[in-house]
Amino acid sequence: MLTLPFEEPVMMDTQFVANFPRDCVGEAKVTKHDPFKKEEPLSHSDLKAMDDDESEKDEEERDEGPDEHDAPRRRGPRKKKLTKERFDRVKLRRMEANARERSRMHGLNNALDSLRKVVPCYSKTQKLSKIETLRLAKNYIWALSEILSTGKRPDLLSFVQTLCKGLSQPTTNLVAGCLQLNARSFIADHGAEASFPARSPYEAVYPAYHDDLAAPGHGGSGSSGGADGVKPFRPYGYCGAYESFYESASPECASPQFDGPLSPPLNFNGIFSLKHEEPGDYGKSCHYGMRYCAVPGRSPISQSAVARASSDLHFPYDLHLRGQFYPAQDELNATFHN
DNA sequence: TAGGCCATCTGGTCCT
DNA sequence: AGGACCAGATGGCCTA
Repeated sequence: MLTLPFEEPVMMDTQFVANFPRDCVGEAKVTKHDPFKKEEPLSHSDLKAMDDDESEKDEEERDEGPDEHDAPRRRGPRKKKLTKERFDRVKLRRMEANARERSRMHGLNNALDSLRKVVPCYSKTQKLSKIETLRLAKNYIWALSEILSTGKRPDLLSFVQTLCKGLSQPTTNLVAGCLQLNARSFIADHGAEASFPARSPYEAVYPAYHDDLAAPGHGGSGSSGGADGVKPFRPYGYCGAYESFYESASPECASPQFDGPLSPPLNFNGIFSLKHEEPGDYGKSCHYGMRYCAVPGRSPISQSAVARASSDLHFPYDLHLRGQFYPAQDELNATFHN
């Protein structure tokens, strides 16, 4: 039983209004593929309008004078009467606001798409989810910071481990596939011995790093996985099994045999090519090594052209980190283009 | 079929 | 007053 007027704050709490079933007011269902049809619902406004109609009566009653035995009357400025033109105006404003909100979200999604293109593992057909994109980007930044601060070239395995921290299993597989590693080879629990540097550069710059964007179970510096099904990772380190080989040859030649669910290199899951870009299909796929070709305004760079182009291929990140400057561009190119 | 992801609508809040 | 931003709710789509 309602003991308070419907517009009492306690009842008209945001939650309450938002929870009010749209069906109750006969709202048409909204489908996302019909962007021009959905403006008609306006159920909440309609509801509000109806509510306002009620409140008009209420106000009319109030105008007649306070009723001693009623609950305390509503305070605050009196509502204007919802005339027809005012209703139309409110409706119009709501529609405009909806359009703006859609536009805003589209902009946000475009930005996310841009981010997807510059993090390792970009596929137009198998897009990373928003949250996975953000997590991967965070890991990527951290991994790059690690490289810059140490000036060392990481072994591929460790690099992938870093990238995949906190990512879901499918995304981990995807990234591993992009980097031509068998996810199992690094997902397997290696005892979680921390060979991480005691203090990562990221921690130095962003002490709260491990709290930000960390998925449940994102074990900061190598802690074991959490409850979200993300398996524990071997901590980041430079003493991986591939390092000796890495010093002498391209890691991709040393990738362990693919025995997992992933297809062999060059064609991950048959969805996109890892190593070959269709000349006229730039943007459809961009393998890990071609990451920087996605920099807007730059033309695609072929794998073979990387070496000669490295001098004018600007690394899109500031290489000057905490007072140190490393000749990291070539190093990074060598690392990422291998 | 449950769960994840997403687009959209909506009202509230803050700021200009 | 109006726009930007945000968070909650809802329903559709897809996949395991």
